[in-house]
Amino acid sequence: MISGTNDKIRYVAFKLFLEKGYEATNVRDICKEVGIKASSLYFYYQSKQELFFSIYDEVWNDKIRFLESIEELRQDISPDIKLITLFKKTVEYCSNDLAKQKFLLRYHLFPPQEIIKILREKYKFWTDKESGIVSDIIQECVDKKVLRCSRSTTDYIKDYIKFINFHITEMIISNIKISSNEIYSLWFSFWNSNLLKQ
Amino acid sequence: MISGTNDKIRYVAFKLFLEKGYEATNVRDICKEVGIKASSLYFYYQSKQELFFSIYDEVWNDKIRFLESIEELRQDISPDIKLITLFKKTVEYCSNDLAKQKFLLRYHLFPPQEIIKILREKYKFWTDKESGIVSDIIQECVDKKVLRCSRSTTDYIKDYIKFINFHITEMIISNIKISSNEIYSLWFSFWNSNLLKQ
DNA sequence: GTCTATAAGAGGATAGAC
DNA sequence: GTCTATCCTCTTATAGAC
Repeated sequence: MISGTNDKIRYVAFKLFLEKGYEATNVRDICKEVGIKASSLYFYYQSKQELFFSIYDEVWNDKIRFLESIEELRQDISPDIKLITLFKKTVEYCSNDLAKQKFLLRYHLFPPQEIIKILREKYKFWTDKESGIVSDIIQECVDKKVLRCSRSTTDYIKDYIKFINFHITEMIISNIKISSNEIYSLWFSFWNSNLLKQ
Repeated sequence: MISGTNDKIRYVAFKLFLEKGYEATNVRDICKEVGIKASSLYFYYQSKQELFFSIYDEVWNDKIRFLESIEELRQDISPDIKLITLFKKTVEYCSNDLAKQKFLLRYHLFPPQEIIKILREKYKFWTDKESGIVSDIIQECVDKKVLRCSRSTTDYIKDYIKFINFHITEMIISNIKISSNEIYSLWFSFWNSNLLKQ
């Protein structure tokens, strides 16, 4: 899977950006682990910052493409089933690669001042995409009166995304994966108390 | 409240260590905001590292001293009331100074490699103190058969602390304070489903 | 593509004057 | 206590050889 200098650079850089953080990770350390001299990295990337954002975008892109590729969401099934499917698949996806989610959490919670502006733009770009996916299903729920529209569609979307992120964060921090059984019990508790309440 | 050079140094350093992180915060920046030259800081602290740990310990010490000072925990009342009181008071304390809790979360989740060893020791020292406080009450619950001892005391302690930290983390990340009403509903849901389950 | 060499600057920390 | 001056190291990034 990891072949070629560029792949190695990206692999090592991701690891160090996650563990040590952007500022504390230096080009020499990355290159030392890759097995090249620091100057060689500049053949692949114009700067440390470009390398970072290339990785940051890839992590987000992988996640969004996964969400968009969930077949159930395009099938003609009840939209509330779509909501729980999206929750289940998201938790499973994140469980399989907690490091990537921890990476996203790190740079969301503690953005380096040096790159904070671009980071916020990119964060908005990607979370907007995420919202779009959720938005379509929630809208379907409202249209088909599965959700009774006592609250605004926007509120439903926010609550749903907050619910998912909350449990992903829990997994990252406690480093314990949520089991399939738990997914359903968490979902029904959320569905009953938050989405259906008047 | 903030008078004297040392207080100013600690105030500014805390702010920058929280926002920019340990590595990205440099002595010159701290001193510039304080209004002194970098060399003057070394009159108060031997190193940047010493300054950091002095602040880190103070944040923890304030929290532990607050927990130890809760009167209800020393009174002769039912131990399950003590548990909910400790939860309520902790949430209130953290609500009043989310920045300090975010500081602790930052260095727990993403410890700088340069100081990781000392950080882990100190973290263990302070969380052991925290466990001690909880431990006393849980033991009282088990002794008085308020908790039915279907699980080990250690498990009860872990679950209780995890429960509290989970909600503090939620407040930090969502930046929304938990209301008094919510505290009780969260508590009873936790009490019934986690502590009393067989 | 990868190297050596090096520029240009930022960082932690110290010496010693006042 | 606070300053100026300075040391030494680390860092990003570039120039140009191979």
